Amino acid sequence: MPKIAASERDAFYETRRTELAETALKLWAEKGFDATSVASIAAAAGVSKGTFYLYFNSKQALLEDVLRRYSLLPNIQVLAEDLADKTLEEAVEIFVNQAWAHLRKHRDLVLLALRELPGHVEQAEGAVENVFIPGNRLIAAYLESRLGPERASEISLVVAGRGLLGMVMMMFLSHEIMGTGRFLPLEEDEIPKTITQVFLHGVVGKEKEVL
Amino acid sequence: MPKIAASERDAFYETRRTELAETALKLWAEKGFDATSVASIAAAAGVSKGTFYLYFNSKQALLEDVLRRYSLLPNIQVLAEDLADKTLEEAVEIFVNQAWAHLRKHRDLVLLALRELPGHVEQAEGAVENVFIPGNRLIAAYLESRLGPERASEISLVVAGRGLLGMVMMMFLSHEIMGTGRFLPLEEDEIPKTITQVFLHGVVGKEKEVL
DNA sequence: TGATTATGACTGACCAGTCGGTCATAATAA
DNA sequence: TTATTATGACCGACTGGTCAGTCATAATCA
Repeated sequence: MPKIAASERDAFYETRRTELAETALKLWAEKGFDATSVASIAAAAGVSKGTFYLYFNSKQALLEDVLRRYSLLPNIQVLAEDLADKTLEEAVEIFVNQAWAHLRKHRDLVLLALRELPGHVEQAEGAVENVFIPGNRLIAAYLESRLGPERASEISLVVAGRGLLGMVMMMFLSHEIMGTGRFLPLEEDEIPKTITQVFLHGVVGKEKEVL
Repeated sequence: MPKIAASERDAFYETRRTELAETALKLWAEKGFDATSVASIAAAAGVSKGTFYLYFNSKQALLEDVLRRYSLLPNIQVLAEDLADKTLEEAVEIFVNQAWAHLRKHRDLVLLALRELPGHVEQAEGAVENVFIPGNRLIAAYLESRLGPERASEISLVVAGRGLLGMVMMMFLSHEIMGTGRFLPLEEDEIPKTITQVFLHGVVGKEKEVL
């Protein structure tokens, strides 16, 4: 159905590439990379297998494009700047909320990455190097700037920051696998709030003594 | 090379099944289920493909056997009993240490489950129903017994417990993917200790005020 | 010898990637 | 306006190869 005047060709090309990438991402998140054939991706996007290969050189190339296309790094950078003038309480809550929302928004990508990265060393290295480590560094540095070096020498703020991400991640995963309601009768925005509380003051809380 | 006196047949049969299951688990954790052929599993276990099918009806049946064989549930039950007479500090530290050690010990199974469970709804349901939820319940109940119902009404102890597991999980994953040394110059047993501290008292710590 | 266990060649299904050919549309010519 | 030519998006049959699972035969037992 292309009504393409010469100048619009590239735009159309990009549109179709995007369609294919989005379709692939959805299918891969459902069934995994290996179990999803190129033919089924093409069919789901409404084109033939031959046409698919006009837009991507290989299935592997499509995977690389998808992972690059939807990288999460930019958001981390932007987020960091927003936290500068906030109190620690606010900052952590904002961060957790953003991370939570982000994971849910990029659900398919996260699930895909979780499943496929261990088997694709190249991309895994890239993801760790470009997203995970810088993000972790940012959090740790921020925490140290607020808590001071003495606290940083008592507990590793890198571990703490990574743990924070772990809490959010686990809530996301159980949310994805089990749905909200099941065994967690909680308003959805209570989840980031609880994580924030625990991360800042622990389960024991501010006043209480350890039993 | 079987030198089997009639009575020992079954024992030998089980031994070989176990060999195959262990070999498969190792290979699957490395390369994934789809990317590991039955022939390569058989070869790595020192038998032919035909022999493999004397011990398992299908590749899928082997996967189910592996996931059943190495289920993590029993350990959770045992662990819970050990914590009864400990202080909260001790209990959490023990739990985190055990969970950490457990993940590392069953590394291959955990990595396999992470990759393959999303695509095997049946087993995934089982894992969630039989391992994850009971474990989460146990932790939450334990926490409430120590912290009292008031604290439980302030923050969700189910979320807190799940978050604790998330912290351990994330440390395990980054440890697996990136190795210990890289960007985390820390004695290995510092990790559970830090997680325990953060979980109990937060990054802010006991005395400090929020900045 | 007769029974059990092991083998690897074989089969059919499937898949990534290729390629010759079609056709609707755009550009040009008359 | 109408006829002719050029373009490139699209298709799907085809190729080379892999893999799960089978089975007739061979090896090894008792």
